[in-house]
Amino acid sequence: MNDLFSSLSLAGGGSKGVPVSAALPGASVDAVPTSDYAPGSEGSREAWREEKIAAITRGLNPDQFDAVTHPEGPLLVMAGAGSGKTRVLTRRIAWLLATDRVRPWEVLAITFTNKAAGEMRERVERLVGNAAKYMWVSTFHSSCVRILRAEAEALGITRSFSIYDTADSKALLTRIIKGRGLDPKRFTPKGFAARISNAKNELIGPAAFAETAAPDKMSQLTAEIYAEYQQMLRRANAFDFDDLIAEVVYLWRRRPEILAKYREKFRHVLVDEYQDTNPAQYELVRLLALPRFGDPRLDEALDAFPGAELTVVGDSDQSIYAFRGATIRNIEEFESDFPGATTVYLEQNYRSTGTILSLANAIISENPGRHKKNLWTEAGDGAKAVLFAADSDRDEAAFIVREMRDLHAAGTGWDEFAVFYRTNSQSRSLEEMLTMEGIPYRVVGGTKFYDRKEVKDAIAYLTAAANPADDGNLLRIFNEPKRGLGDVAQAKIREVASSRGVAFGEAMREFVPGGANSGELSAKASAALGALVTLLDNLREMDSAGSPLDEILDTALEDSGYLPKLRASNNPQDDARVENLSELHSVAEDFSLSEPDSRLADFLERISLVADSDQLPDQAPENQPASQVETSKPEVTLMTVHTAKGLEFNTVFVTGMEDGLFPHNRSLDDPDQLAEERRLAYVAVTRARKRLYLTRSAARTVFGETMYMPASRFLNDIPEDLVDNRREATTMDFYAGLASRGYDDDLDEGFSPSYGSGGRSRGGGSGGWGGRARSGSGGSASGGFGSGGYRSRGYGSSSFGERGYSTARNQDPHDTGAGTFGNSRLERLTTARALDESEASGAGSAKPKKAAKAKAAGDIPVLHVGQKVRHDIYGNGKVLGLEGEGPNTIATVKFTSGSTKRLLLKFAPLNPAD
DNA sequence: AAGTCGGATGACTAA
DNA sequence: CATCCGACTT
Repeated sequence: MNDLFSSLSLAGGGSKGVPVSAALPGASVDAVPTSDYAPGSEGSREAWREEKIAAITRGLNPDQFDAVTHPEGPLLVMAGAGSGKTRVLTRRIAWLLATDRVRPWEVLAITFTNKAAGEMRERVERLVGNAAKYMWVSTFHSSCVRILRAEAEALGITRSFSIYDTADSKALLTRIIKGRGLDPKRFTPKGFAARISNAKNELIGPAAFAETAAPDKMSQLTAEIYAEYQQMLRRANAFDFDDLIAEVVYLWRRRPEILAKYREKFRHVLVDEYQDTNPAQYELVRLLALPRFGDPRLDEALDAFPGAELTVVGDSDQSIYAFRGATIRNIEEFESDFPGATTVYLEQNYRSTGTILSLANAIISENPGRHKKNLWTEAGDGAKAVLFAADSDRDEAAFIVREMRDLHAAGTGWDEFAVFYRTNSQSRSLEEMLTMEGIPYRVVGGTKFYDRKEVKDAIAYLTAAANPADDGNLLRIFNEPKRGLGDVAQAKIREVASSRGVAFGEAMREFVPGGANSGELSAKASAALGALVTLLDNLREMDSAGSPLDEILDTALEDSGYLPKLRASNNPQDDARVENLSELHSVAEDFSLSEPDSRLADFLERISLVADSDQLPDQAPENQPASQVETSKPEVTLMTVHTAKGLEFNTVFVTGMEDGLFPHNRSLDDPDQLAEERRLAYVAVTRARKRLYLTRSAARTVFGETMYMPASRFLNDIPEDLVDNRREATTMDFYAGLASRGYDDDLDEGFSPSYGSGGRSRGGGSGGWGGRARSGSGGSASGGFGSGGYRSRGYGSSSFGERGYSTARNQDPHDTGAGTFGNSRLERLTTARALDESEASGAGSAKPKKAAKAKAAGDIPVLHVGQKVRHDIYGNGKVLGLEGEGPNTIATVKFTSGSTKRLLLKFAPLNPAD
């Protein structure tokens, strides 16, 4: 035992040593699966174990060491950005396992994304071996689905329940609203969805909601709709995202003996990103980890089941999910929530340069009421951060692309770059510019694959088959593709369903040919209905017979006529849809291959719970350069700041640093929301290892209108010595640009002092400044986005107006307040060059909508008429004709199957056959 | 029942 | 700008 501890101390180099009182618990050594320990190998079992423990604590700093080897009692790890949080978490799990404090199947580790879960499992495995496979490492939602499925009987639901995403919930709410004869324009599904979601996140059920609802009409209506919504969900054997957590909590509270089972199982619970937990998730953790609740009913039932050990890791400065119910309170009150808790602070940053860290600190330290932290680094200052103020979003993109090209030429890999933005819509101009320049990139998140209509439709077929009670998904595909079942048919079936109190899918059967109510429909409609019922039954049979998922999917799409209809279409958009469905086919195939025993419900669960960041390639662990582990081709990464959390890149561009965008409009008048925006900015800049760019644009097009945007107030907080302000270099261009463009008239208007009324002192950021209340010359105060910056036609009212003419030539680098028409020269130059290069590379004027789906220019086959080709889906064929040029070429191909198709080469998986 | 047209309306972030 | 929904037509 002493040897064990001395080896720990040495390896860890911890100045504080190891508490001697940390006796190992009584768990038997032999109880741990030891698949990696070969009994016949040299050395004793004990030596092998010591070796392993030494490896686990090797290279940790003293604080990390303390966190990893904390013996018992609730532990809070306050882990600043880049302080080795994941490392501590994985090593702690490994240490708990290696020291027999816990057995693998007794570990519940909750991470933020599936990808993080996978990585964690893998890294723990590397340290302690295969036993790690038995741990539960997953997201809150995945864990809860697993529990709900296991407890389906107690819940009175079937294991193949549906999981409704936000769109499904809204569709259901729309039906409810319309069913009550309310106007969905005045009573928007979105509004109710938000209120219901908030309630669920705070564990307020329909009954409690009704009790506490204010007497006004809207609150009362919401209470009613909430109740009906919940009833419809249960009848459909469905849960929405928020239910997944809340229903587990309700179940555990209602049935303490079931909770006891899980308390017996999970002896150690670890939660990553604890600052992003909402009240429901907090309660879930509490139910597992708190010894006593002061509720006799619970305490009695749990008497023999002491709570789990608890480790939570988080950083209150990185709390960015308040909008989905997360509350920073959970991490702030940890010590009083869990008596006897220990807090370890990790403050040494291993990720970023001193400059980046100082800049991050400067931004976050402006947040009021913040628990001060002292993040530091041993790394040198590194490069200064670069600020750039562009004229337009195009100009902004052009600048970014130009910088990337320069750095790439100097040896930086494409995968070392990331571009972040506040809102998904900002990706567009970036994508266009990257495509024009032929730079490989990937957009993470955004219009998600699973949100596309055709993919949702396909999944709706499968869901309707897996869960016969699910009216929502059945209605979605009821007349999709068009099969002659319109409103009338639907209304008749619905009437039978509601009068008899059965599911729509059940009532439907009475209308098929030969059914009791078949006479109610036309023979044609009845026949179509019969075909649909037969199809769904077939799919169910295939599922219970264990058919591969991709075959079930194919049957659904072929027999329904969905795919044939798309194939027959001449619309190139439909070709893209076919591509998406073939991608879905691959997903199903892969899933079936990797999980041979899986059935529809498993597949549907998986695809309902994927996160945006799950699609990212693995990042380099610890200090390896990304290029060494990257297997796919290097690409620039584009994503929102939210998605970027937890990731890191050598060079980071944070775009849209404008008041009204970042911080976003909707946060400007609420100090709490503004603080969250600031944390978001903090998250963004702390992703950077070596180089950081902060860019903004003086003008942005929103809903087709040009809006002028003032600089983000966050930029004002950055000390000038950290910054290389590129805009200053072009100040002279500013005058030249204006003069040469002859904006004299506009100048008068734009610089008119009448706009300067907003007199805002520097760094004051006293809200209301971002043009919220202001409407410019063209400002229609028409709600929506119209309140950010302000709308305008022409150049008249740039943000210069805000600060007066003098600021425009203020040499103070803090002055980021002005737009810079002066950069127009740069814009012209970069644009010209971009066009030249794209033409040279043959990319032409390709204007991808979703370039992520399009092939890169090099992958597009060169075809000639008469050539034999092969299509991934349609098989072999022959080119009959070609229209257009480059990636937009449309080839007419006659396939051996008999069909003739027009295919857009950019999208079609069409290659020359050899 | 299905297709076409035009007006209204809308995008912050997400499992 | 772009999508969605309802009214209108076929």
